[in-house]
Amino acid sequence: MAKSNAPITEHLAYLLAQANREINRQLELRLSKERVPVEQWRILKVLSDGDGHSMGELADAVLLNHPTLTKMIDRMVSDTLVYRVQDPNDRRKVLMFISDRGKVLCKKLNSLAVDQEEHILESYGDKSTSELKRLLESLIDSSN
Amino acid sequence: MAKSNAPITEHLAYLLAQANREINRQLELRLSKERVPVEQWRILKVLSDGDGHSMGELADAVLLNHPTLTKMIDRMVSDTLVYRVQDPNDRRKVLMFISDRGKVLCKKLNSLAVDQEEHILESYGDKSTSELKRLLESLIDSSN
DNA sequence: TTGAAAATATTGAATATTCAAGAATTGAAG
DNA sequence: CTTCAATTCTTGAATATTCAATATTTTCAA
Repeated sequence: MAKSNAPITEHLAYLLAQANREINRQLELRLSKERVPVEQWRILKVLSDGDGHSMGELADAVLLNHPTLTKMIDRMVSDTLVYRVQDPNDRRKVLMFISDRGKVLCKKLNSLAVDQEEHILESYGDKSTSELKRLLESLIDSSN
Repeated sequence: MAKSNAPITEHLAYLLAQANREINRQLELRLSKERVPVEQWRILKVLSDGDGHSMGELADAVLLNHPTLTKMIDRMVSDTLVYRVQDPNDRRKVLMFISDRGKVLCKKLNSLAVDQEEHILESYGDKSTSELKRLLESLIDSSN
């Protein structure tokens, strides 16, 4: 049974927040070389399959609230990294696509992100990393 | 070696963000019964040892930037959950203390948080939970 | 001892996020 | 068919967060 007087550092929610903050900070630092926030990298990465993705779908995938995504996409459209197309099958929807410029940037960002993953692999270990990923996936699954 | 064309869902940074978002959302939902944001629960919990904690120390412990913490503490002082005392040994510092009202609230919040931990234990399992905690701690350690 | 650098916390302006409401389109029941 | 509810996205106002600058105190070297 969980104890209500346990220090906060023993709560799963806290450990997740702490780890996330730290890893995210590191990633942020790398991506800042291209002046791109982590969320924009996620967006480019999801769109880099070349398909059109609706805003709702994207919001889920990149872990952003709907209005926040809208405004971030506005900026990215200004920067010509992505563009909007109205969905011909359902005109309530907007389909987002990545531009050529977006693709070029995404490649650079991917390699910065991979740098980080490898840095983690080195200091944290192959085994731990894949085990942690497995456990996180299963936690996420069990939360739906 | 990490692959740069791997889907975003395979990146550790993404899995952490996703899991954190989900677990945090659940916790938020419970704490909303007392209309308290997760960060305020963390603050109360850290202060509930009864000692005075400086703002810098607190900011680290509760995973908030310094100015964000200052403003959140302002609100909590208005709500008489905590109070400030100038550190007599180093007058640059401010020591934060929890009030009696804060303690009462903290108890209620703790039990809401424990509810969640137990819910996770049920659906995710004892073994996985403690293994995940262990791995997260060690990831955090290895990142310093 | 003095004066410059470092540490600590807060403030204000600039940005970003969120909540609630709105506009447009679709679905579906009567 | 028509109308009303549901879906999708955006907008605007209210909040919250962040960055850079400031004020205060301490540290420490000259």
